Formats: sequence, C-alpha cells, structure tokens
Amino acid sequence: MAKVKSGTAEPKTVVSRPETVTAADRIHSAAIHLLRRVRQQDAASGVGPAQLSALSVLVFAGPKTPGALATAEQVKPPTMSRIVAALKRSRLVKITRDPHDARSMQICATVKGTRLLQQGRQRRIEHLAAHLASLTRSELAQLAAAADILENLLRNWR
Amino acid sequence: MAKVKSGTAEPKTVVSRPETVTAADRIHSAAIHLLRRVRQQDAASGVGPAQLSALSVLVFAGPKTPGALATAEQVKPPTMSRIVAALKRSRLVKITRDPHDARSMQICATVKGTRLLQQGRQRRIEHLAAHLASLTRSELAQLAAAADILENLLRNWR
DNA sequence: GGGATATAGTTAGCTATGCTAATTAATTCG
DNA sequence: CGAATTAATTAGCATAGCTAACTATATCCC
Repeated sequence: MAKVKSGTAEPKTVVSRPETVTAADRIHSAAIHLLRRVRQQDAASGVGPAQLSALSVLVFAGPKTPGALATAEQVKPPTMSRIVAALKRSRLVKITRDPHDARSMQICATVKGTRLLQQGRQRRIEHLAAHLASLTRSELAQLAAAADILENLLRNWR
Repeated sequence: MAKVKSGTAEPKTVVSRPETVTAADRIHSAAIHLLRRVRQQDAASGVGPAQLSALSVLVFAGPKTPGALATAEQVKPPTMSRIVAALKRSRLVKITRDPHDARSMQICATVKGTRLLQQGRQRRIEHLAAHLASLTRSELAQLAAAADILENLLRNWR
C-alpha cells in the first residue's frame, strides 16, 4: 500500500491521486506500443533489441565491464554475458582483459559496431521523422520533456 | 544528417528539426528503460508482459478475435495464437466460437483475468506512486499528455 | 603463508516472445 | 463444384529474460 517516508514521525499511507493511476497505465501502454513499432525497424539491422541497447551504451558512454553493463541495462549478469557474447561473435565489440584483475574485462564498441548503431539510429530517425513532423513544435517539446522526466524518475528508482 | 529519403517515393529532402533527432533518441531510451523496470514488478503476477498487454486490451476494449488482437498488439497471428493459448491455459480468458463462421472465435477476459489485471495494475501503481509522487501535478499531466500524443501517433503509423 | 570469503563472469537449463513457412479448416467466389 | 481466400494453428528457429550452480581470481584475516 504505497507507504512513503515523510518528514513526520509516522509513515504515511499515500492515497494516490486518481490521475496517477491512469497516467501509469497510459505511459506503460504507450511505451509498449512504441517499442513494438521500433522493433520492426530495428529488425533491419539483423541485431536484436537488447544487443542494440547494450551497444548504444558502449558507444555513448564508453567501454564498460560486463557487470557494469548489466547494471546499466537493468538485467542480470548471465543475460548480459550472453548479449556480449553475441555482440562479440558479430564483431561489434572487442574485449580486453584487465591487466590488474584477471577476472575482469572491458567491452568496447568496434568501428563496425559504432557504424551499425549510427545506421540504425539513422534508420529510426528517418522513420520517426515523418511522424514526428506531424506534431506541432509544442507537442514535440512535450514529448521530449516527458522523456527526460521519465529518465530522471528512473535514474533514482528504488 | 536526418534527411528523410523516403525509401520508396520521390527523394523528398525533409530537413528534420534538430530537436526531432534527439527527441526520438530520448523517447526510445526512456521507453526501453521504463519497461525494464516495470517488467521486474510485473514478474510478480507470474504472467509474461505480452500476455498482460493482450489481456489489458481485452479488459478495456472488450472481446476480440485472435486476428484483431494480433493487429491491436502489432504482432503476427502465430505469436498471438500462442499468447492466447497461454492465457487460456491459465483460465484468464475464455473462447467462444462464432456461430456464423466456424473459423473464427471471440476471446473474452474471465473474471479471474480481469482481477489479475487489476491487481497487477494496483501493484504497478503502488510502486510508481512513490516516484510519481515526487512529481508536480503539472509534470504528471505532462507525462500523461505525452503518452496520449504518442499513442495517437502510433495509431496512425505507416 | 594459507584457508575462508567475496567477487566477476560463465554455463546450464527453463520460460516467454518474436518471426517465417507450411498446414488445416471453413468460407466465398466464379 | 472446384479454386481462391481467410482464420487460426503447428512446427521450427532465434533472442532474451531468469535462477542455480560452477570456475577462476582476489582479498581478508588469522
């Protein structure tokens, strides 16, 4: 029952504002349907969505260990282990072992990986652009702002 | 960058507003990360995300044929066929054959299915609530509005 | 030093969800 | 009535999520 620490001594039972309920449903539904559409575009790259997402982290945030990648992507280590193995098979990343800790390693996007990601992004943009173009400047700004609000919310989750 | 080479038609050069590019990336990323968080909560229901989403359509939009459900969920018929089979095994939906067309059938959420969905929704809300509570009324409204803009966009996709 | 403990990653095995191609069954059309 | 169409399923494959159990290395502490 949604207890939240408040400034007062006792935990308060927060009665969710009614709009919170419908907002959660609508955000959830929109996210699901958006990703299903995007998936159809990304299929053209021949690389699955989880691999693309992990690769994206590597390209934009630089090399990472498998564990750090798993944390960043909010999946468990074995899942990331397999994703990385697939990326490596496709030569989209390269692995370098940590000289100071033989258990550890750095995963780094290759030129091929970076190029593939940029092309995928390009393809996605090209497809999104036609649709986003039908939005007003204000609506687009609203979407972008909402995405940021969400990411901020997600960053401090839990 | 961001020309829209209309894959098929005349090479109309749409110069995307710069914010369109970053907006697409941010929306995409936010959607991926939101769903990974939500998935962890929904796992408690013991029913997969695709099943929950399909069930949600049935609960809120009423009975549907497998084909219509596949279209609504943007998946191919065999995929929906298996999702429906799983829902049926769990007694979350019931099937009635169309008396006028023996090939066709109606899928309808059972009381159990409706209850499970509401409970999952409740669980999601409880979890979201603490985080959404930190948003202002205006930010929340912005998120909900953005979700609607997205859904509208998606409805007329392609 | 050396055993106990902790940490990084992988392997094995299960489930769920996507797909395409081919199949079955029923309806509609010519 | 036979051919084409339509609705749904079956079969087979790949990706991606999980937990449990394993290997290898590092660190801690006596």
